[in-house]
Amino acid sequence: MRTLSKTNKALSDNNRLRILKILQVRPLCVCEITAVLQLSPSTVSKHISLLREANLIGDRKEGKWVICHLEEAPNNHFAATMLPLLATWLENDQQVLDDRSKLTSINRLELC
Amino acid sequence: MRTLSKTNKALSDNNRLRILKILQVRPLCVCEITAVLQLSPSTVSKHISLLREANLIGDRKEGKWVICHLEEAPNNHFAATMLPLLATWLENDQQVLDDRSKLTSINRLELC
DNA sequence: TCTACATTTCGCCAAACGACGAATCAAAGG
DNA sequence: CCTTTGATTCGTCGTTTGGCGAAATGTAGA
Repeated sequence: MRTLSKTNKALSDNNRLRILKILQVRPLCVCEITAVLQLSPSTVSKHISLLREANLIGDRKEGKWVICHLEEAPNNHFAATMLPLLATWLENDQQVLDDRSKLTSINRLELC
Repeated sequence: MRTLSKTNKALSDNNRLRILKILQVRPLCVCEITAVLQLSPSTVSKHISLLREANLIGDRKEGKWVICHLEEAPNNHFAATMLPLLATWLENDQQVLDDRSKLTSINRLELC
């Protein structure tokens, strides 16, 4: 039960949902996510570690960057169910559209 | 997006999950729910109104009782997806089993 | 009308949350 | 080795949450 409530808590914050919805486009480093959300790096980092603990995202280190990606095979069975649902949800949400359009004009190399 | 985060927030608390899982057995009045959860009536009432706002439960008045039941056709599309999932989840959770067994020895007429 | 009882609302408290900036850690490149 | 830069951790602040008890509300029945 704690696992389920934890998963849902991770999905209960707007900014974390925004992160998941832009990660749907492509894997992103923390500073790209920060640039889209317009929050402080420390705040974004916190959100990311929460999403990671809920098994919703994973990350790999590439040089000095940490590249986050949606978890494709979560250990956590609730996360495994929710991720495909989330992929179909909010596709026409204005905030999601805005974030994604901002994403097209951003790239890791010139940004960071 | 706010609707989704609100739905998930409603599902992010253990005691609210417990309420939903016992309502799966049968509709219950607030005092029956209170008796199972062992929380104060005011606390339970708050949880219930939150679940109601998220369109996860409905209620009808019967005399002096308020009978709560799982919402069978939620307006909210996220709730409509989550309720059937929740029905299959946590079926073997110890807390859920305990709550449900407590439920068998409770009835509205002698309790309230 | 008065009483009893189920439920809700209100006011309060402690704990958790989401945000920030400053300090720290880690990896690349001079 | 030192600097730069991406990311995380830490300390703080204001808000929200989840809990309670007391008071208010509503309904049934005496």
